Amino acid sequence: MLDIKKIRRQPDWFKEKLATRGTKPEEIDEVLDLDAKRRDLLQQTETMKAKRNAVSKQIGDAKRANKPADDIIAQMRDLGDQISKLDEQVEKVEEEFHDKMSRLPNVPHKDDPVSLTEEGAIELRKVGHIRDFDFEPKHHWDVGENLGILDFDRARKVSGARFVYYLGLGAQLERAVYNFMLDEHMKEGYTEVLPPYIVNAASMFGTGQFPKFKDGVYQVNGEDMTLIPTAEVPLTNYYRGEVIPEEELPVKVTALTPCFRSEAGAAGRDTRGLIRMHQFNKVEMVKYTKPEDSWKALDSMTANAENILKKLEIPYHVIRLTTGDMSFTASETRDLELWMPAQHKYREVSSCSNCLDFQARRMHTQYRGKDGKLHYVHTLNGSGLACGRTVAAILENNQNEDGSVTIPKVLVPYMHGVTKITKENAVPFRNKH
RNA sequence: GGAGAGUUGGCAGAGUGGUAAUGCAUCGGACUCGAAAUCCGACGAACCCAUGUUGAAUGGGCGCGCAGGUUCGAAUCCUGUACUCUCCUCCA
Repeated sequence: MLDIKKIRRQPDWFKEKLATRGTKPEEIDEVLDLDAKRRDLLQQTETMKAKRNAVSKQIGDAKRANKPADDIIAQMRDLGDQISKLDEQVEKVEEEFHDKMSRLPNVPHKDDPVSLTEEGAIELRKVGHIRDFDFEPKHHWDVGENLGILDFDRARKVSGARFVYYLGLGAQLERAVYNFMLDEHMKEGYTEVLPPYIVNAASMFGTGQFPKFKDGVYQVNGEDMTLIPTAEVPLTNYYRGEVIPEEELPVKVTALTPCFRSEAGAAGRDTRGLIRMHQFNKVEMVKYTKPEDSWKALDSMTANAENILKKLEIPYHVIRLTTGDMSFTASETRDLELWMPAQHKYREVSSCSNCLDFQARRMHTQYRGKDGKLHYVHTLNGSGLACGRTVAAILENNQNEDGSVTIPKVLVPYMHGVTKITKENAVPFRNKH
């Protein structure tokens, strides 16, 4: 949520900034109109209420003194009616105002590449080297299905499209991946959290998914509950409505959770493989910081995500997203994209964002500074990393000509010493004869 | 799922229709070499509006879990609802 007082003061600056994200200038004008209307009505109703309070006091005094007050009470009845009519208008205007305000995206950082599409993203760095295959690398879904560790067909039968069964060493590989990630983040000072996977609408509002992006999520039928599309929601809402003790800042948390997304509007895209699922695991990082610390915190969070890919020896690059491609709440976003040799392109595996006070305003999350005053915290979130896509990248990058997959060195201890997934060791129940 | 009890300021805790006691904590001051104790004073979340300021406030609104209702007036009465606790039921 943006600060209406700032918008009032410099509407043109906001129009210009938000235009780079696809917000029409009229949307700002609407907000300002509603704000003016709201304040006008408030002044009227508050004047009346002040009068009512004063007269009510007189009535109270009269009653206590056993004096008649019927004539004043009759007058006040009329005033009461006027107030409630006015209050109805106020409520209506405020509701509309709030709705429009909560649909305005965050202001992009001044150095964000300006573009309404994803074209124009800046490549910040390229890391690791891309393997030269002396055979035609297979897609990860073929690698996985050939080994028997991924079963999309039966998932389709049991659940539907965009679901998968991992089996045997495939399931273990995913588990190794997220255990490794969590351990790495804990070394960096993040506290591990196991949050709820279902949250209420207030939480979805707090992190910015509601009201604008209701389509993307699974809603529990008839209830005020949503399956989390990312652990960002329960992690960031942890302190919703609270004042964080200053000495606790910065707070750094990490969590492995499944993420549920309806993928409405993505029909036909990435229909095969692990890239775009209705349910996937992700290790998320969330930080709460003081305003002056958030940009450094974004750097270190990005480094924490990169650390995982470096140690897994997966080639990747880091890009800075355009104004039009960033998530609604972000002021700056850096994506990590890992190399998928069969697709011959980079695919997103992490998104690290600084939301400044945008979410904190929605959630009313503050801290009391040394000046004794309350300040909004800054919130950051980043994937560290999406597990399914990481597994996909391992299957593609580490595949061998005979169809086996070499386990990255750092994961071998997590695989109980297994260094390679082969048809023979992949899924024990298939090899019993 | 059923029954009951509860939810008031940072904390504790009064208040059953007349507009939120009190204590602790906090902040300022006095006393003191200093501190504690004591005394005096201030302060009751956040938010919103107006005038003003840009680290100055002042006035008003709102405010007793939340949302409605009754009333001239609601912490107080009514309805719904969330959460907490206890018991029953169920369950991993």
